[in-house]
Amino acid sequence: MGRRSDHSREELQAMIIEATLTLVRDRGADKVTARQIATAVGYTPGMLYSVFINLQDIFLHVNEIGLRTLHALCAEAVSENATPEEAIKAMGLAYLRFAGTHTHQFDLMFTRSIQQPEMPPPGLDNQIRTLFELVEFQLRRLNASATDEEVHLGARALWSGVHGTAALRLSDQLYLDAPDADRDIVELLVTSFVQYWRA
Amino acid sequence: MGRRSDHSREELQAMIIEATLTLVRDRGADKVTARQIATAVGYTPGMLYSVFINLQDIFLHVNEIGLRTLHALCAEAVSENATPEEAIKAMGLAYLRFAGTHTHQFDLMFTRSIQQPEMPPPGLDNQIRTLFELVEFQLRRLNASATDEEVHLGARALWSGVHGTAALRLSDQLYLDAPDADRDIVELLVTSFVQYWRA
DNA sequence: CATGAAATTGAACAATGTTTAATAAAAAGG
DNA sequence: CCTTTTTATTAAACATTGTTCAATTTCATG
Repeated sequence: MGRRSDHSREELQAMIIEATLTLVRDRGADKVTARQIATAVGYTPGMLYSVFINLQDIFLHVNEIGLRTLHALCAEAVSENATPEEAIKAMGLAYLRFAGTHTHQFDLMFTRSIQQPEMPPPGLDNQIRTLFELVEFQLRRLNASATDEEVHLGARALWSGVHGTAALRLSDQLYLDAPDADRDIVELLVTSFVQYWRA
Repeated sequence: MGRRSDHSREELQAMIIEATLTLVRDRGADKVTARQIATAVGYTPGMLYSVFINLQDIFLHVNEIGLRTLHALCAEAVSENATPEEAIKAMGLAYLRFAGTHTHQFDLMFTRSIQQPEMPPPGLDNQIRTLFELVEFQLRRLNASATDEEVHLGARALWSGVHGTAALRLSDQLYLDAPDADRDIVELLVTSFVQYWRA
């Protein structure tokens, strides 16, 4: 059969990404196949390649969504009149919570083998940067006399800790006594860094 | 052809792991195929399955080596008469250096999709624990009045930071100005935490 | 109504991990 | 030293994978 034209190109693109997202959420990215995605949207595998370059390209677009929601969750986590320290803690815990609830998605976003794509979807980098900026903003509030470079570095140090906690916990490599001790780790990390940052 | 018996079972196991290790080092784990390993050791792919359960099993044994060298490098990095802070810094930088030089190996060890193996090779867990113990030892030296639980948590907080830095840097998600600013991050992380830990 | 363009398919391709019956060689037994 | 048994290894097959592309069917246009 030829053209069905039930859907425009953009609709198809959205459907594919949406379908892939739910498949990833259910079974994890490495169990998601092109044929699964195709049947999920009611087409044949070949069609996918008229909309995307390849599977990796689709996953990249799925990650774009993941980063958006992760950013939103972190931003929402800080309450109106929170101190900078509270804000950073809240964001760190939100990050951790996302990793715990959207396990497979987080896995696809971060703990996947390293191979830079030919043409990364625009705005993917900037979105990660935006995440850092949330922390940078609070660090500035906390210490107005810090230089740009100090803020830049501080945010990355702090966030490396949060990310590392989430990543190691996800792969069960933290060897914690209590099951939710990862939250304690993030709080400890933030407390100690903020105390240093103030001085 | 039937039995060649050029090599004992243990020899074969060692050869396979060794061959896989160099293949991983060269091209990265996801580009290593069963047939490549087989030809590297001068056999056919089927033979691998009389020694190991499957490919993942082989990779797990490769990781055992990786963890051993990583541990060794961290342990060696602390000089004889170093202060605890210097020691931790040195270990953190060694960790970072390993991630940079043994990129694909580090990738296989940590930033790989999460799926617990049926039968993890014995001693793999304990080896990660041993890495933490290196840090715990220094934290104890630094503050003798800390409880076991505090030391446990502190070491994990500190190491999450180091690991997170290495992991994010490897996937180019730190967005650093200077190429070796990751070292600065680790130093900042250690300095700030140690200062908090002392008090 | 016919012609063209375009979307979608279906079937193929090469490569993957893994299984298994056949086979070659060594070991054991007489 | 020949025969038998055991065992290591292979060769070939299998099901799936991502990806490509000529063929086909449908829509839009003249």
